[in-house]
Amino acid sequence: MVDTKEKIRNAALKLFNDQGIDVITIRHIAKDLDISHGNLQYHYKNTNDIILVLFNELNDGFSRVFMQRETIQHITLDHFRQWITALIELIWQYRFIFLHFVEVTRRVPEIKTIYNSWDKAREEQFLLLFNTLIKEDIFRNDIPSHIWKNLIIQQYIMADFALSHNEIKMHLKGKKAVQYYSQVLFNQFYPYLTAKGRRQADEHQSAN
Amino acid sequence: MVDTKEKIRNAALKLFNDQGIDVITIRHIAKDLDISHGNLQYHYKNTNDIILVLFNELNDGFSRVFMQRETIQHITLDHFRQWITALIELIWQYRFIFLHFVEVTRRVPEIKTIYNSWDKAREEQFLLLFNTLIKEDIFRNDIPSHIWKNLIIQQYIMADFALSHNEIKMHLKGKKAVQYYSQVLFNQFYPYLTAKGRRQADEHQSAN
DNA sequence: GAAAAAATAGTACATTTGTACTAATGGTAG
DNA sequence: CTACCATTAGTACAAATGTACTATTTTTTC
Repeated sequence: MVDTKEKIRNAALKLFNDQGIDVITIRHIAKDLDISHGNLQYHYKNTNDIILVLFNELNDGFSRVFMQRETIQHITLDHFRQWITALIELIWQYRFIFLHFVEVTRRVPEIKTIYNSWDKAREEQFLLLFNTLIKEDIFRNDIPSHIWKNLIIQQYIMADFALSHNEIKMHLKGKKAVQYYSQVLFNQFYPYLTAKGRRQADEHQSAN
Repeated sequence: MVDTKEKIRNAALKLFNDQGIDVITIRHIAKDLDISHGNLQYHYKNTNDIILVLFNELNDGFSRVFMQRETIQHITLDHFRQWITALIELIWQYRFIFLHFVEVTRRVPEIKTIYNSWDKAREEQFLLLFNTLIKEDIFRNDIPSHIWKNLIIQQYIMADFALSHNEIKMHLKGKKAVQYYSQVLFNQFYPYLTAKGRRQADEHQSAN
């Protein structure tokens, strides 16, 4: 009936998110679920296996969010903002990966490979998006291309490690964290806006 | 003659930087130094003690870099760039702290307290710097204050986690990493520059 | 309903780790 | 010289962990 594998993944996700990957073992997860660790081991050999599966779930989530954006034709700043929020929501859900990114990639090297395989596609998507917004006179047209590329790297770092910053400094939970860091990420684009773009951004600001 | 405590700190720093804090124990460090772990324990009770001491070293380094900047009167973009490089150099030296920031603060809670105690002072320093650069017509004067504050948060996240990004994506070592990420951090300010500021930035660019 | 496969519980053991402790050595102040 | 303190080496042990394995129960399949 109930999918044990799924129950294991859910329990592991919760424990990893709350306590980190270094302190949680197969035995902890088994205890949390009131099953034997022998049983858990039958489904997933060790925590690294679970981490990889959860990472792939995250991966699928990202694909969905990226797809979603592609279908929108006439993009507005508000679409863009909502899209950022969707990304941060997903990152919040699987936050243990980002809170322990270096450890995760050291313990499960495949994750690094998978993560880096997105790269080119994501960069192109971003550049396309920027170009669209430039054409719509929302983004400035006097920014050299190496700065746009820099902005993409900046976006990666900010998105991937925003919640680490939260963990150390802000200690926001759930929706509040998502809202706060979505805003931080969105605000990064402010100086790239044209007068028209700024008006659009301010409208939303005063609407809240 | 030779300070054993210092030798221990150096060995620990090297091992932490290379292999991470979760895999390195008192015994590993002792083995690396060819001393007994009983002896090492006499100097530092456990790895967390060493981590805290190393963090305080980093802290002193930051203080020095910040002081240094305060003494400069007429600030140019190039000073600013050099200052960023000095920060990233220091971060590189103690990179294990940033590569495992969340773990570090969970294992040694004092670190979180110390880190957050800088906050107000650093924010004021940044705002002062921005204002100076605005007055010198290098930074734009049409940016609202909440965006400047946002930029400070952005700077924290970018500086603290740039090397995590390197670890996962770029795999640059030493000077190359420092140079690359200093540039990334510096480029963040490009859209905040006035025409005069851009000219200054381009000069440096073409000088290289 | 019997045979086969899947799932679960539990045991066993080598290894690592944190921690406390004892013993030996070496330098040094009086 | 010797008594004292700092330093070093090494031992001991409980707890946790990764891993492999066996035995039992449950479910599925024909």
